[in-house]
Amino acid sequence: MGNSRVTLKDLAKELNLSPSTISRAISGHPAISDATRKLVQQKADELGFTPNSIASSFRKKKTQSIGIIVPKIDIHFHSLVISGIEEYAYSKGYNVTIFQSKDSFEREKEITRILQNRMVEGIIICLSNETKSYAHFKKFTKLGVPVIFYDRVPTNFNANKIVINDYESAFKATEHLIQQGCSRIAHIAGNQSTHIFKDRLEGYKTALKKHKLPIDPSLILETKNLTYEEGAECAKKMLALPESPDGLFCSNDYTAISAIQVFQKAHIKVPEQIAVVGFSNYPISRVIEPNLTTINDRAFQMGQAAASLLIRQIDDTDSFVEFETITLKTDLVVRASSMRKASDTKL
Amino acid sequence: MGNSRVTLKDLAKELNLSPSTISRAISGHPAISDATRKLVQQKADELGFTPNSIASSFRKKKTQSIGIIVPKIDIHFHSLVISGIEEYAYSKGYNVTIFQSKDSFEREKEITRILQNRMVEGIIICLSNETKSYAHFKKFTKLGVPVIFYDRVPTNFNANKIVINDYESAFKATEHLIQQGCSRIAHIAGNQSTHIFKDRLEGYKTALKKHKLPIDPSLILETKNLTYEEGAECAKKMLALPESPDGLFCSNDYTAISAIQVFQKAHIKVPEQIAVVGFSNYPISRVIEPNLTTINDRAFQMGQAAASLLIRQIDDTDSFVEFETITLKTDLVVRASSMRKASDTKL
DNA sequence: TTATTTTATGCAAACGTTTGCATTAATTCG
DNA sequence: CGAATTAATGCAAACGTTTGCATAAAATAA
Repeated sequence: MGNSRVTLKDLAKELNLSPSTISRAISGHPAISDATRKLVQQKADELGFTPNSIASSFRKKKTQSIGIIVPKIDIHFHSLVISGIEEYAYSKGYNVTIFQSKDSFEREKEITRILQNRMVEGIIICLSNETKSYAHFKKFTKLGVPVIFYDRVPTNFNANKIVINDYESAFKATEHLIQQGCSRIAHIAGNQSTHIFKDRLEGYKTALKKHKLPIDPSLILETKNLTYEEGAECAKKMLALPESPDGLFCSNDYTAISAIQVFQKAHIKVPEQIAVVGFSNYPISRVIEPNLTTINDRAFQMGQAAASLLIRQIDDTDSFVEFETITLKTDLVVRASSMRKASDTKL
Repeated sequence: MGNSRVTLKDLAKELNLSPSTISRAISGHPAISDATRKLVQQKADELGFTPNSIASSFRKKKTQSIGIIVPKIDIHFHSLVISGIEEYAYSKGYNVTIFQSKDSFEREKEITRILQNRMVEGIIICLSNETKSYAHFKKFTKLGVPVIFYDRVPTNFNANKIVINDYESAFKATEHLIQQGCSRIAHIAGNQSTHIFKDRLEGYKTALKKHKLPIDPSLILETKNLTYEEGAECAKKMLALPESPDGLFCSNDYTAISAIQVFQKAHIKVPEQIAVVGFSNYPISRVIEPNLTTINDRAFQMGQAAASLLIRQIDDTDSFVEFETITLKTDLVVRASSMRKASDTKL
C-alpha cells in the first residue's frame, strides 16, 4: 500500500553515490559529469523519485510561495486579480496560497500570523474594509518579506502599492458625459471612508468645475456598499428631484445597471434622456441593453503587476528602493449607454 | 535590520529549558506544568517567537495544506467553489494553494507534479477540458493523498466526486416549461463530449418523453463553449425555423440571456411567446429583464462539500471507504422569464 | 522511612535537503 | 615525468521541530 516516498538517500544508496551528488545532479550543478547526471536522472525516473520541496524549503529557507489575502474570492474583481497573480507567479515558479479576510480585521490579523509561520516570501493583499491600523504588517518589513497592497491600500503608511488612478478615471468618465452634451450630471458614490471612492468623487467634481458646471449636492448620492439595490434606490431618488439629471456617473457597474433599469421602467430613455457611465467593466456591462459605458480597471493586469513587483522585490534583496507605487492606466470603454453623439468610437 | 526569526532553541536557551519542553509548552502538551507553560508563553511573546510551520511540516510530514486546480479562477462558478473550499479549510486549519490549468492537459500534469513535491495532503480539482487520461492522479492514490473531483469529473475512473444531478436538474427545468404550457421546447446544449452537458440533454429529452412531446432534432442546438455569442446564434437559428419554439432550456445562463435579447430584438415576448430557463444561477440572471429562471447549482456549497469530504478523508487514514461520490441537491429558481402562469412562486 | 507511582523535564535522533570544504582522480603544463 | 591545475565526488553539518525514551524530582502509598 501507501509506501513512503523515495528520497535522495534511497537514490544514493541504489547508485552507490553520495546524497550530495544526487542533489547536485538533480538540480543541474555544473560540477557533475554528464554521465552521472544521466544515470541519476534515469534511476530517479525508475524509482519515481520526486524532490521533497518541503525539505528543500526548510533547508534553503525559501518556500517559493506567496500569500494572497482578499476580502472575498468570488467578487469578480478579486478573482481576476488572483488570476493575474497566479499566472505570473506560476511562470516564475512561485505558488500562491489564498486567504479570505471576509472584511474582518481580526481575521486579517490572524492570517498574517499564519503567513509568517508559513514563511511565505511575499504577500499581496487587498485590505479588509474594517482595517484602519497596519501594525500587523510591520513584522514583514522587519523580516524582509515584501508586502504589496492593491485596490484598497493603506493611507498614511509607507508601502508598496498597485493602484489605478481613481481620480483621473472618474474625471475622464465625467468629462466624457459632458462632451456628450450632459450638463446636469449625477454621481452615485461609494463609501466615502474608502479613499478610492473619495478620489472618484473628487475626479467627478473636478471635471464639472473645469467645464464650469455647478456642483449640486442633491445630485451626489453616497451609498454604503454600491450594491445593485442601493443603485436602484439612488436612481429613484434622482427621479424624484424637481429637475432630473441628464447624465450619471456611477462608482461601479452594479449601481449603473440597476439605475438604468429603474430609468427604463420609468420610461426614461438611456442614453437619450440620461446618459450613464459605470466603473469596472464587468462582463455584465456588455450584456445590459444598452451596453454600458464604463472604466476598464484592468483587474487582471493589476494582479500581474502586483506579482511582478513582488517577485522583483523578493529577488532584489539589497536594493535601495524601499517602497514602490505603481499606477495602472485605465480606459474609458465607450458603449451605447452614453452615446448621444455619433462621433465616438464604439467598442 | 532584518534579523532572522526567533526559534524554539533561542527560547530554550533564554529560559534554561530544553527545546522539547518549549515545543510541548507551545503546543499544549499535558505533561507540562502550568507554571512553565505560562513562562514560555510570556517569553515567546516577548521575543516575538512564532513557530516555523515549514520545519514542523517537515518533521511531522503534515503540511496542513491542500491544493486546488481549476481551469480558470475568474470564472464565477469556480471562484464560488474556491470560496467555499477556503472557508471550510480555514476553519479546519488547512491552507489552500491554487493553480489554474487553463484547460491545458500538460499544465494540469505539471501541476500535479508540483503538488506532489509540495506534499499537499489532499487535492480538489475540476479537470481541464483537454483531459482524457487520469494516469497523473494515480500517484496520489498510491501515496494516500485523497483527490476530490468536482464539476468536470472523470468518467470510467473510480474516484471521489462532488457533482450535481445534471440529468435531474435538466429534467426539472424542462418539466417546468411544460407545466407553463410550452409544447415546442428547444434546447441550447453544451459540448456533448462533456458528460455534464450530455446528461442535461438527456434530462431534457426524458422530460419531453414523459409528457408525450415529440423530440425534434431541429430544436436541439449544440454549442462548443456555451458562450454569449453562440447563444445569440442559436436563438437566430430558432427564429429561422418554419415554426418557432415556445420554450427554451439552455445549458447555462449566458446563452439563455443572449437568446432572450435576440428574441426581444425580434419583438418576440419573453415569456409570453417563448419561456426561457437557464442553468447556474449566475448573478446576472437577477439583472436581465425579465429575470431569468434558472437552476441553482450551489457552487459555494459544492466547494464546502469538497473540502469537507477531503479533510474527512485526510483524517480517516484507515477507513474502509475507498471512494465516495456526493451528489448535491439543485433548485429550480423560478423567475419571470418562464412565468406564464401566475401559480408559481417567485423568488 | 522506604518503595512505588506520578509529574515534569531533558536527551538525542530523526525528517530530506543543501552546501562549504576536503578529497581523490584525471588532465594539463613546464 | 613530476608539479600544478582542473574536474568530479564525498563528508558532515545544518536548517527548526517533534517525539520515544530516559531521568530526576516530587508526591503518594506501604
